[in-house]
Amino acid sequence: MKVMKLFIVESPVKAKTIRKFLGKEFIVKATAGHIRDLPSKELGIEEESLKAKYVYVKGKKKLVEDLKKLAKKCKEVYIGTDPDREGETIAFFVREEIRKVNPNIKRAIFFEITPKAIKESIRKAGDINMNLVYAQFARRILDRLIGYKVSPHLWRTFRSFRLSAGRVQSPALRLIVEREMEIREFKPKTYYYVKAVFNIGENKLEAVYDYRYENPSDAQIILEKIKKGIFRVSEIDVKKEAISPPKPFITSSLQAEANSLLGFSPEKTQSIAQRLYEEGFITYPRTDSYRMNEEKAKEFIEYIRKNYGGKYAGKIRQFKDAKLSQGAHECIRPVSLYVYPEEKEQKLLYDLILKRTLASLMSACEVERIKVYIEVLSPYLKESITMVAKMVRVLFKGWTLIYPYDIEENYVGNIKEGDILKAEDIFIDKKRTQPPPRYTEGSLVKTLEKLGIGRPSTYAMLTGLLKKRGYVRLNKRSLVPSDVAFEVIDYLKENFHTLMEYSFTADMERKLDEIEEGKRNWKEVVKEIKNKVLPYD
DNA sequence: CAGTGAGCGAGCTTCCGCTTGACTT
Repeated sequence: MKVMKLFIVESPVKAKTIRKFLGKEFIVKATAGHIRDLPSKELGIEEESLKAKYVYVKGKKKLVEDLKKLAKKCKEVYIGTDPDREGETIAFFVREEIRKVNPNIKRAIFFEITPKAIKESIRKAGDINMNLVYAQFARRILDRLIGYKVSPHLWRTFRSFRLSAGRVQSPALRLIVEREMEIREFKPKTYYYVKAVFNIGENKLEAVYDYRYENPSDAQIILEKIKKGIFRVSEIDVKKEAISPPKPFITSSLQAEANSLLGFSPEKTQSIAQRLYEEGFITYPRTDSYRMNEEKAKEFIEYIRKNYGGKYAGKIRQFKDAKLSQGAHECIRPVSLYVYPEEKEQKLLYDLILKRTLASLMSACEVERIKVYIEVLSPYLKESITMVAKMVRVLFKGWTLIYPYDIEENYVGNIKEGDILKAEDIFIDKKRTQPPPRYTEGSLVKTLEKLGIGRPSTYAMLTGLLKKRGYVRLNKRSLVPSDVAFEVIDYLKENFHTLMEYSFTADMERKLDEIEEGKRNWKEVVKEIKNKVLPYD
């Protein structure tokens, strides 16, 4: 009589946790990602029929054999891989293997790893959703067709192996190259303007006459006239502004913030985050969902109330996910407020995650933006001139109490309409217009995420790939494209312009959605997109 | 007889996304 039950998940860390929740009759195992995939050394797709050849992923053959042996001994098998397109496909391939030895297989779905959610997933376990699997087939096969059919064009054209093109890497490279072109074409302009420093009691207030002169001599003429004037406050404009707290971290924003605040590369951030996750300090680090467990959010808000005061505690709220989010996991947040990592870099990253999580649940920062218009009264001036001073006053810090946010407070005191100001100094200042900045690894990831290009599990690997191909190098923290990159992008734009549209992934994603909803046949979608991207094939 | 060149075939490169631990540098 068989009594044992088998529960299969993707991540070994999750398996360990779930093992604790389920009783002794459960064996919990992990697939560690995909078990079957297209072969890497050949296309693996029969193009007319779109029949694909799937082989075992390296090292997974033995794992599958082990799972089968266990399944044979068990009464029931539950497949609890992630609740998204990739997870459903892993479940599909696992079922294909296991049903040869045990047909009693069910698909269990859960969105958080709590005893309650896991047990419920078992009670409600059902069938595999083939529409999700079909959407994954379409995604996988299109990526393969694009990558393996476009890349050889580059080898031939540039007589250089190892060059590559792909749905993600090529638009990403285009961003970097086009930014570089903007920088090269940028002609800096120097301009001159009149600046004054006024004494307000003990403090100083800077005001400018915002007319940009190309010639310092023109500025000099107006400066002399202004110097002889008197300065009267003609209008004060006060605007209150609430600066909302940031959303909690997801993979892309964590990589971007750790890059700019801690100087960590996305790769480094991911590997530290993975350790924090495995050691139980944070939630799953590869996610595109802002969802936060409600119990935890309440606990965090209570913590804010106790430690910073009730005024700083925000409301419990859920942030909306991006349209393309697959929503399988929570945001990246501490698991508990009462454990802390020891290791130095883990501590730095954990601290950032902790602060960001708390900040996301705090009250808004309130500021006053005050514009002071100062009329220059001078008989030497034909037309009246108005100088402007901008003041910022922080009324309430809110979430900026604990999370870094650039805000320069320069409130110098009360100023009233009609006040006559005393100028301490009036002079000509100059500024140069600045070219746009190069992408950093962090800002690139953020831009890609906005465009819906790439996924949390691959962001960190992207610049590594572009470097390996000789497309970019890292200077300080900026991404600099090579000459080859310019030529390749030119060529791809000329010959594969559909692929090079920044909206390509989002357009494709909409069609994959239709497959998921059962509205379209996956093979039709693949053929349609393939014909657009590879028209001469 | 040494050097040249045409012709042929073998071997190799490439994608994106899911997940670790077992490798080497």
